[in-house]
Amino acid sequence: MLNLRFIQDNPELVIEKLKKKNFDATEIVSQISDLYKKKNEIQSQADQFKSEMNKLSKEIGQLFREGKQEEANNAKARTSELKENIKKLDDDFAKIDEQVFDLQVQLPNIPAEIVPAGKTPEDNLNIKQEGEIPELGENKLPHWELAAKYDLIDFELGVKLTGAGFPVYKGKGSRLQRALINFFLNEAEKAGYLEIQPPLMVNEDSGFGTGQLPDKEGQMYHVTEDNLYLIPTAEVPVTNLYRDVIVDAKDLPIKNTAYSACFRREAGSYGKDVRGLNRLHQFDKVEVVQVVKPETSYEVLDEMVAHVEGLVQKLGLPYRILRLCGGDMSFTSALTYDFEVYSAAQEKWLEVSSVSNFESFQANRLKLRYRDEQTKKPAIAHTLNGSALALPRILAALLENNQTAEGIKIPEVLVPFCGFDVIK
RNA sequence: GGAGAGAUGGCAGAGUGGUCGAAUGCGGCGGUCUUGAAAACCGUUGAUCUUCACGGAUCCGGGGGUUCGAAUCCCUCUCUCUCCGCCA
Repeated sequence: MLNLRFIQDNPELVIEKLKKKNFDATEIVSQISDLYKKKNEIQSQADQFKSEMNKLSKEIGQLFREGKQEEANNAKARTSELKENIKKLDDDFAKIDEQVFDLQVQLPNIPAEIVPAGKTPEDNLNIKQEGEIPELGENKLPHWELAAKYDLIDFELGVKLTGAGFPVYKGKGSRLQRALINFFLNEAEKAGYLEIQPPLMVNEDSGFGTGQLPDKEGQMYHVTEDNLYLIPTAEVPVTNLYRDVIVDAKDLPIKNTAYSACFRREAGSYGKDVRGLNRLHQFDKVEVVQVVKPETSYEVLDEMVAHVEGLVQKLGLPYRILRLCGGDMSFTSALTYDFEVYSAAQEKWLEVSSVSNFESFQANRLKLRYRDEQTKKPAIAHTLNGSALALPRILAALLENNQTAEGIKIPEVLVPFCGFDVIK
């Protein structure tokens, strides 16, 4: 959420910058501006009345204590008008405050200067591509067929138990999942991240803090009986650890990592691209989250991108890094880098990580602040996160790219974790 | 699931209608002392909105009510704890 004061002080800037996200903020910004002025007028008026009221109440108390009943009762008579005025102003204030808030949450985050203009994924900027794309020959199989051939994943069983998008991993498939999770967590710990095991369900406040709520509840599974949401990513509980917190500047940066199952309804997705592991309702992911001082957040973003790059390199997967264009970025992000790995049998790039700087957008919602060393005053922190990494598409690419006549070769870095170097 | 208790500042904990943004202790910060540190002593120490500033307003779990006046009384919701039951 953008800071109200900032919107008020820089209306033109906000409108101009949001154009890059293909968002016309003109109407909302002007409404906010009007309401904000009205809000302030009401507040200062109400504050005056309240001030008077407070003074009067004290006087009345004093008179009673002095036993001056009559004078006190006279004074009382004057309060009713004040009370009425205050009530009316408070009601108006609450109404306008709510209106402003409703408008405020509709504004997406301002994209960073270097975000490319554009509307669709085609407009994303390919900033790097590395790794060799394997030649698999005629007999190559897509991962869903490999999964069946080697009995690693049973998609039909998942349908029986739950529905499409809830695969059942078996044997070496299951072992491989576990190996990937451990590998990713270990790498994150080596990079200085503290491991967290968060709850898999969160309340509404948490959903709001990271930007899933309001308006995007359709993407999450909702446990209606208890009004809880299944997390779409560990970003939600982990970032919300710092909701309503003022951290010491000396404790920054905060670096957390978490493995979690992730649940996404993926409402609206259909047809192509959802085969096999490409798009699931439940999947596993290791996430990294940082809370940092504002002046360091872009440096930290680069650091996180480098971390994720190290992972795909160690797994030996061909990858590319995209700087997302304004139209493809999330509502909450200021700058996002996507990682895609090449899945050689499907012959397509699969997104496996998204690393973003949210600047103060989430922190504003979270009321996540740090105490500035100089001023000793609370200041809004910056938050970042990234997948490091999401498992299913990594697994898909590993299976497809490493298939040979002798079986599927396992990357060396995973062997200590899974205990085999080939799936036959 | 049943019964009871409770929610106050970073923490512990007092306050049960006015002088309470809130005692006290711990912690934090600054200082005195010290070669340095510890101890001791002194001082200081919440957030938000608003104002150029002085100042003003709001906040004692959330919402509503009573009252001239609410941390304190009433209603309601949420959450936490204890005991019992069930249970990985």
